[in-house]
Parts: sequence; structure tokens; C-alpha cells
Amino acid sequence: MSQAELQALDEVNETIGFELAANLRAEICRGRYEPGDRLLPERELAARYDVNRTSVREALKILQKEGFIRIRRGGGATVQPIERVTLGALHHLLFIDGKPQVDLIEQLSKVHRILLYGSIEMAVEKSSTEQLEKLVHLFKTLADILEPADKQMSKSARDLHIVLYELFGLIVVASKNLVLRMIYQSMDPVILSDIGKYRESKKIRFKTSARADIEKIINKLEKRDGAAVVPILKNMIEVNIQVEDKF
Amino acid sequence: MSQAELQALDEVNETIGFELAANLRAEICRGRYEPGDRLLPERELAARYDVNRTSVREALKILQKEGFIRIRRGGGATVQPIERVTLGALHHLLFIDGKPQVDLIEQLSKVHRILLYGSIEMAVEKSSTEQLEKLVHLFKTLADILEPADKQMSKSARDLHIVLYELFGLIVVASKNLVLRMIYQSMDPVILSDIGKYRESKKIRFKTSARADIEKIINKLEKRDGAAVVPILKNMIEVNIQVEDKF
DNA sequence: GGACCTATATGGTTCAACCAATTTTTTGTA
DNA sequence: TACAAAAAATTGGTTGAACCATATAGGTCC
Repeated sequence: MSQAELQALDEVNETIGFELAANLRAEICRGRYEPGDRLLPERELAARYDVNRTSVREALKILQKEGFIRIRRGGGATVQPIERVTLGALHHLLFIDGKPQVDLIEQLSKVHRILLYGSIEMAVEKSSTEQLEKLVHLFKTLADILEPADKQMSKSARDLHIVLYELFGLIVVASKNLVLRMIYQSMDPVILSDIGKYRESKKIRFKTSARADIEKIINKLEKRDGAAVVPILKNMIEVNIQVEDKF
Repeated sequence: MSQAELQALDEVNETIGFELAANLRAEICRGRYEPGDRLLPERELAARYDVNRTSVREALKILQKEGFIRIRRGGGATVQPIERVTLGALHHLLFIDGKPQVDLIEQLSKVHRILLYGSIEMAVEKSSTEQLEKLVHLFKTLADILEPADKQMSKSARDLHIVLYELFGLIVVASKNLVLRMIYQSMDPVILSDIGKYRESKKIRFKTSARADIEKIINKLEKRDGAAVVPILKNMIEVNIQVEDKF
């Protein structure tokens, strides 16, 4: 999926409207408006930010598409309740003024895990031998994290986060499920890196049976028995989740 | 969630750009372009559709946000591979020229079920007593569908689809997980009704033990034992899925 | 044949005017 | 005074034309 990542990089949209949208979005996320509040009219925004009204309109259209605002002819642009925000705009809500929004991040991680567990079976059934090999490799990496060879080499929750994200990425491709892939792409590499950073300070709990568990999983993989993988994996991971949740 | 539905109704955007976007999108979905193909330049599109260039630009911006095209200054607008399309634009792909895209619909249903199963536990834990009652009621409806009192009253797969969707909707609210809710909102009421229509012709398989299973589930619900619900529910539903898949 | 430069194509921005709804204010009547 | 209808003001939607900024294509020079 490095191709997609590369393509995502030059997807940098540098239009004025885009930039203005970022400003307004930040204000909304920051809680400067209550749901239902009206934004300034287009002409005033244009004056305020010293840009053309066309650019303002572009910005507002972006925010509308993302679900932050609602625009009505003659009625102005009103701020929507946060539930209306699109999944594609989720990453704007995860960190506000650099501060991690802990609840939301955990909610995202929860959904991430639900999808991970739920899609493994599908992926194992449909994956090529090459993908299966990659899968095995990732599981071994996971074992290294949960039960390091050198027990002094304590890993952070970030490492766990990263490998789970990579695992999910692989599963998404292997499962050949376009809808799953769309969801995955909303939970972007950006999200990965930001949340990873956020988790850096947290320790994970050792799982002394991790290596043995992984061996079992790999065994099941080779038999293409995806369903059997889930409970083992779940057991390995959820231990650490409980710890994090209580943080 | 009727409030949100009502609000969604008058969210009809009737701008010219919006309409043009629909036209172009339909062309792309229809397969008129290969990924990488260039759309006509803005000025030509404006002439062709007899609208102002501003409206063309608005349309292109919409398609860009939805992931259908990529716009580069000086480089035109090129059609993206279908994997780049956003979850929010998924519903445009489910029916093309009125024809159901069977594979994609099944992929969506699969993800839907993954999320359903995965989120029940969370929902049961966090739901209010009122929500729990609604949950019980929905499960009883499910029993009616899978094991009708009058065995002549065979239900279609549509009824199953609808109740599963409602179940998911309730679970989403009860779980208080914003990310889950965002995903749910992408799998819109529109999708519900369209796919429901598509499933109308299909019969579901009776599950003679359904009523007993549901009783078990309700029992677990009252003990707030969400984890125990999943395997029972899964067993009830997946039987029908297998049948459908072989269609 | 390759490297550089120029011209052209194409998207981005600005401006000013006008259209079309909605909202607010005014006005008139009961 | 209270209410309803009409008028005015507000606000988003559309248009056309001009100009800017970047990428692509083609030509020129070595």
C-alpha cells in the first residue's frame, strides 16, 4: 500500500479555500460555536480574511461536505452537531490545539479492533500465499512486542498500535472488500502517526504466552482456519486495552 | 434517530454544481473512464453543459472530495481508481443505472454485520434501560422474521435486512461511540431502502430455534452480558447469509 | 540525442454585478 | 394591541470576464 501512501502525499491541496476551511474548521472544533450557531456571512468572511468571496464559498462547501456546517440559501451557514461530521473528517477531531482527545481516540481504536477481529476470517480465506506470508511475518512482529526476547526491551503502546494498524492494512487488502478498504482509508496514515505519537508514553503489558499464542495462530493460518485465529488474537491484545482504558 | 433523518431530508442540495457532479459521477461509475483518464478541461465542460465555469469547478471539487477524481493545477482532472472513493460516496456505487452491484452490496452487508456483532457488547454495557427495552423489542421482531408464528407468512430477505439495520442503528446510539456513528451515517438510510428493495425478491431460511435463541439473548441482555449475545445472534443470522451468498 | 527554454494548456483567484431564497422589518387592518 | 400581509434587507447562488500560477508539450540549441 506504499503506492497509495505516496499518492496521498502529493494530494496536498493548497488552495486558499482549503486553507480558510482549515481555519474555520479549527474554530469549530475548538468549540467556539454551539451547534446551530451561524457563521459570519460569506461577504463578511471574505472581508475578515481578506480573500475573495469565491474562496470563502469554496471553504464553506468543504466544511459542508465534511458535515461541520449546513448551508441554506438566504439562511446562512450554521454549525452542525458533531455527530454529523463525516468519517473522512474524523482526523480533524482527534487532536485539538495539539491536545489528544482521549475519548475519541479510544473510540476509534475500539472500532479499529472490531473491524480487525471481524475481518480476519474473510482475509485468511481470500489471501494469496504471498499475503499469507506477510501475515505470518506481522504476527511474529507482534510476538516480539508482547513478549520481547530481551525482557529489558520494553515496548511502548505505540509499537503495538503500529503493528495492529499494519495488520489491519494487510487484512483489508487481502480481504478484497472494498467497503472495508474505504473505511480503512478514512482511518488514514495520518491518524496512524498522530495516534502512535500519542501512545508513545504508554507502556504495554507483557504477555508471557505471546510467542506460544502466535505459534498457534500461524498454525491455524496455514490451515486457512481464519475463525480460529480471532479468539487467540483477541485474548492477546485485549489485555493491554484494559490497561490503557483505565489510564 | 428520527430527528437526524428529518434533518437529512431537507439537506437536498440543489445547486447547479451539485447536479453536474451527479452527472459526471454517473459517467465515471458507469465505467466511461479508465482510472487515469482525464476529464474535459473546466472551460470545455462549462461550454458542454452550458453552465458557468464556477459551477463546473464546484462540481469537480465535490468529486475530488469524494475521491472520484484528482485535480492538479495545470494537469487537469484525472479519474481515480475506485479504491480511492470515500465511504461517504459509497452509495453512488451500489446501483449503477438502476442495476444492483451485487458484489459490492454483499461486501457492505458483510462489514455491516462485522460492526454489528463487534459493537453489541459495548452497546449492552452502556445502554440505558430504555434503550435496552428497545433492544429487546427488536430482537423479538427478529424472532418473528426467522420463525414466524404462522409458517405460511414467509418473510423476504428485505425484512431481515431492515431489522438488522435498525438493530445496528440502536446499537450505534447506545454504544455512545462517535466513530461507529459516523460509519453508520455513511451507511445511510438511503442505502437501507435501496438495498432493502434489492433483497425483496429473496427468501430467507427459517430458523426453527429462533424464538428459543432470542429468549436466551434477552436473558443475557437483562444480565448485561453483551459478550454472550454475539455467538447466539451470529449463529442465527449467518445461516441465511450463506444461502444468499450462494445465490 | 539530451538539456534547456518557451509557448500553450489548464487549474486557481479576483472582481463586480445580478438572481433567488429566507429572514427581518414595516405596515395595515381587525 | 395583536396579528397578518407586504415590503425591505440579508444572505447564499450564478454569471462572465479578466488575470495569475503551474504543469505539460514542443521547439531550440548544444
